[in-house]
Formats: sequence, C-alpha cells, structure tokens
Amino acid sequence: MNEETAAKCLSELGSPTRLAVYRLLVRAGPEGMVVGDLQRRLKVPGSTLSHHIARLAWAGLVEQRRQGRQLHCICSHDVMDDLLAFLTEECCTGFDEDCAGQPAA
Amino acid sequence: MNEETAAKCLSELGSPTRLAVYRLLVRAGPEGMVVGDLQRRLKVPGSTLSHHIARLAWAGLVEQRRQGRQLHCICSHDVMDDLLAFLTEECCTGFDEDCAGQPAA
DNA sequence: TTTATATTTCTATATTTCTAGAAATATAGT
DNA sequence: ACTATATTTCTAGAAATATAGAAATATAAA
Repeated sequence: MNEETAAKCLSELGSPTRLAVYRLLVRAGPEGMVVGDLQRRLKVPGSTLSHHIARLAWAGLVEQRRQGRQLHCICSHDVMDDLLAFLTEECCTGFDEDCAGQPAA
Repeated sequence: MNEETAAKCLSELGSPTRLAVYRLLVRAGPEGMVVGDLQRRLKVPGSTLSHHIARLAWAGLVEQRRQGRQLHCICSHDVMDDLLAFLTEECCTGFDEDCAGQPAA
C-alpha cells in the first residue's frame, strides 16, 4: 500500500460514524450486517448511513452483497491488513522499544 | 484508546500532507525536523504547513519544542502505538488468518 | 399488479477543511 | 534599536464533507 492509498483509508476510517460501522462489521464476522441493522444500531437516517457505507466501500474497506431485499455489508480484511502493515512499517521506528515494527529508514 | 480518540487520530493522519509530514518525522527520529525543513521537503507554504502541524499536535501525534528561532517537530510514538493497538484489537477479527490480532468479540 | 420493505439517489443546506497571502509574533544577531 | 529569520495567526475564498428529507429503485409477497 502506498502513501496515497493509506491516506485515503485513514481518512475514511476517521469519521466517528464510519469507524463505528466498520467496528460493527468486524464483529459481525463473515456474514456481515444488513444496512437496516446498522441503521437501528447506530440510529442514523438511512440516506446518511448509505452515504457513509458507500465511502467505506469506495476505499475498499467494505464489500456489499445483495441478498433479496437486503444488502449485506461485509468488511474486507485485506485492506485493513495492508493498512496496518503500512502503518507498522512506514510510521513506526526502531528508535524506541514501544513499537514492534522494523525501522522505517 | 477509545473509538472517539481513534477516529480523531485516523482523521488527522488521513490527509496526504499530514501523513507525509508524519512519515518524515518518523524517519527523522528523536531529533525531529524543524518546520522549515519540512517546508522545503514538501514544498508547501508555511501557513498551510503550520496549520497541518497544529492539527497533528492537537491529536497528540506530534510534539513541538522550540530551540531558538526554530521549532522542532517530533512524532509522539505513544499515540501511534495506541492507535495500532486499537486497530489490531478492535478492527481485526480472528475469523480468518490474514490478521494477526485477537478476535474482537 | 398492488402493496410493503429495503436501500439508494437526488437535492439542498450547514459545516468543516484546505489553501495560501498578509500581517503579526518570537528569537537572535549587529 | 534595527534587521533578518522562523513560524504562527488572521483572514477569506474555494472545495469537500455531513446531514437528512423526499423521491426513486429493487425486490418480494399477497
């Protein structure tokens, strides 16, 4: 993952509503959650929620699969994994022992 | 780190300019870099850069120490460590083997 | 085919963020 | 005190984002 893509992911996760959505989806596992469930859990109007989910999907953090009338939202772990790898490798140093990553330089 | 704080950090890191600043500071190590150096490296007007650095500092990701006329910017690893821990623990699952973290549930 | 449900798209408004020039502040040297 | 350097604060316009109601779309059930 390059810096530009990382910034995109970080930015999309950096909204309280979207981070909450993402966490719920992580906990929901491979089945994911349908939009309506997310809506009831987060108490956010459908149109607003749809907008936020679309952004998460645009960043590749979430995938959507229609099943009948419902749309299942499932988190894509790959992107999060790449993001964590980027942060660990590129935004941590070996200068102190707090961080497990290799030195960036 | 709670969800609100994590969202704040993610959002602040989610700007291409700020992520670039942060990465340069990580690589600069404990000495950090002065604002002027960052300005020359990133080719960004001082006022713009100052604004971005202030946001990183507000989120606790960067610390500033004046030394004479210059202001050294140093990345605070603690916050990044906490953020990585949050993402690993709260935004990764044990459902597949891609992710090293513990199950969130 | 009508009706109900689930979700999105359209539209508008309010708010935030980005950007950068100009002025102000802080420090150091002469 | 004056000048130069480093950086911030002020200001404002432009662009992006958030929010949510209303209308539209997709699917299913009766």
